Amino acid sequence: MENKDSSKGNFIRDIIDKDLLEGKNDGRVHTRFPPEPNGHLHIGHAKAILVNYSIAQDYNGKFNLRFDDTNPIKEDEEYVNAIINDIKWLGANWENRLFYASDYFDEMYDYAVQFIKIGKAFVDSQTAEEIRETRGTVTSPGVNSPFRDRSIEENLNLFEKMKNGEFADGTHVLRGKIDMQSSNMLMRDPLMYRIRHASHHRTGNKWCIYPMYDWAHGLEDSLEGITHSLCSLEFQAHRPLYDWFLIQLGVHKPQQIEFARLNLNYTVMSKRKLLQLVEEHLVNGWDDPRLPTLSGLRRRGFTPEAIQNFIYKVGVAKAHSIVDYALLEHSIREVLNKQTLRVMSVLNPLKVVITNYPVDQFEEIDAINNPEDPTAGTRKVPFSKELYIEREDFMEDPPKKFFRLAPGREVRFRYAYFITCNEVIKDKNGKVIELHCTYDPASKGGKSPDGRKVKATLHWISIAHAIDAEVRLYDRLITVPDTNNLEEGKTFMDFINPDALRILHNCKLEAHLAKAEPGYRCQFERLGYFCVDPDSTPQKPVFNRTVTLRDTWARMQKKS
RNA sequence: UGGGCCGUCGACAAGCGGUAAGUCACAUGGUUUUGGUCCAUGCAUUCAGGGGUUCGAAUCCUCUCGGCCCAACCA
Repeated sequence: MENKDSSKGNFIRDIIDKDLLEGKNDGRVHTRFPPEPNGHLHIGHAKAILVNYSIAQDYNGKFNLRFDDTNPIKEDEEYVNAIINDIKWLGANWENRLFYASDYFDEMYDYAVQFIKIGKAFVDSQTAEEIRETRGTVTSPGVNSPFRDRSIEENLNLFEKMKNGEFADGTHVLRGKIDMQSSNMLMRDPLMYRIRHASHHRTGNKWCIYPMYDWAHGLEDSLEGITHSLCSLEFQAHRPLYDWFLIQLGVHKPQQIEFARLNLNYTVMSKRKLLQLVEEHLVNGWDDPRLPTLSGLRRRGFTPEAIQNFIYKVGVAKAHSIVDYALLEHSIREVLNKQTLRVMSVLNPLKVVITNYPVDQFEEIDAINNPEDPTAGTRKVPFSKELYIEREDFMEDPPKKFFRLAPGREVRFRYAYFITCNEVIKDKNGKVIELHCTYDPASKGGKSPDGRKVKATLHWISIAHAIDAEVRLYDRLITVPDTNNLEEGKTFMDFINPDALRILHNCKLEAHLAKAEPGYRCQFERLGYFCVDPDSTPQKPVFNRTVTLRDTWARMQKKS
């Protein structure tokens, strides 16, 4: 992980430093990531995972993965496998500490019985509507349930019958007995158990009552010996309740600390929106490279290291924020620039004929694999009379700052020769279909023996030696920065970028790329970083563009 | 509106009473056989606003303004 430097301050580390100084928890640090297996992980989860994990690591502590599977009707095994897979890939290591809330159902039940016995919980037989109505509002107090003063014996008896399946869903709940007047809504006799005759993906039909979040979560943390329970801001109001339950029980009480979740502009992160995109087939599944899901980013070509670096750069604080997508792009370019081999690929081919080059001649040109890494060596690239260049690299009537090929202009073909454009061939419609050029044999290797300068170096590929490929170009999913702040009557669906995916066929690649395995990453010189998609085969290679290179020329064009 | 939390450069974010770090973005210049990379420089006299305490305040007190969260038998 970039920057083992744990000196980068954040308020959570300050708290932990202080705890350690005071000798709390016998000097232990133990964190956890507790996803509910009801959806797929996205870059926002990566923050939660990585702050918990990196803190455990930096303090020589432990990190647990725990599935918070307390609601069987929303959860599924499919999600647990996907989540495990994503977290492993991300690089967080829970060693042998993979747990499930459902592992603790027996203990939670026993604690609940104990809770009833100390008079802190009661069985409420009001309907859901009655409970809602008597809870009051944020500005007005609630009123006590008529069942609040049931005897301990009656509560014990009823709760056991709840467990034994003698009641229908919704007929009874177990509630903590706190204060219906509390200014904190969560303290108004919170629900601890509800009846749910539903099969659980791990416990099957053993249970028909399931614990609610507030009762379950603190106990899970406590049972696992978690010291610092790091979660997102929306749980701040839950903390008094989290503490209250554990204090009544007299068990180990971890410290809950909340931080702001990650938001990224020009995309969507909510479970609901992601699900809608997938279900309405606006994207091709959870691993669609347009999505900010971990599986999508992986398929797009992101590396775990880039995501780790990104999360590190984002930092941890309590202020709500929306991070600029450009920071994510920078993070992936930074690692790919160092690691990735360069290759010359032409996405949008324009034929070039070198008129003074012998018809059946070809030569092997030496090309550098990675200028950032001398140990990456060189390779041979075939050069011949007929080549392709990028259509965008030629303009018949170029504007002032256009340095590339134009009639009468000389440029360098990278690693090969200086080339001059002499003639432009067009079809009946006036579309340029071919360029006739000449080369300067003295400029072999792309050098100019006479000190002649050219303003551009173009990539190219020999027609006879190139392979065809499909290339998928990606752009931002959403056209506006923040879908949580839209004008009246609009939803995020109104701002989906139709050009977020552009598929190019007949792209021309260096032949050795046919053998590249899915997941292989490289740089197409001057175009960006690309990786081989799982759809790819040696007969029909498919590449995804992870991210473009920074492009000063494109920016200049956009401005004017 | 009751309660809780938050407001430091365009975006993140350090800062913890001693005179505004860093990163991204942006701009300019240099290097360059990728208009990439790299290098250099610039980019908050000011910390939501007002008042107060202090020799000294982004940091402490106070009021005001703005934003977010809480009224699922979700997590």
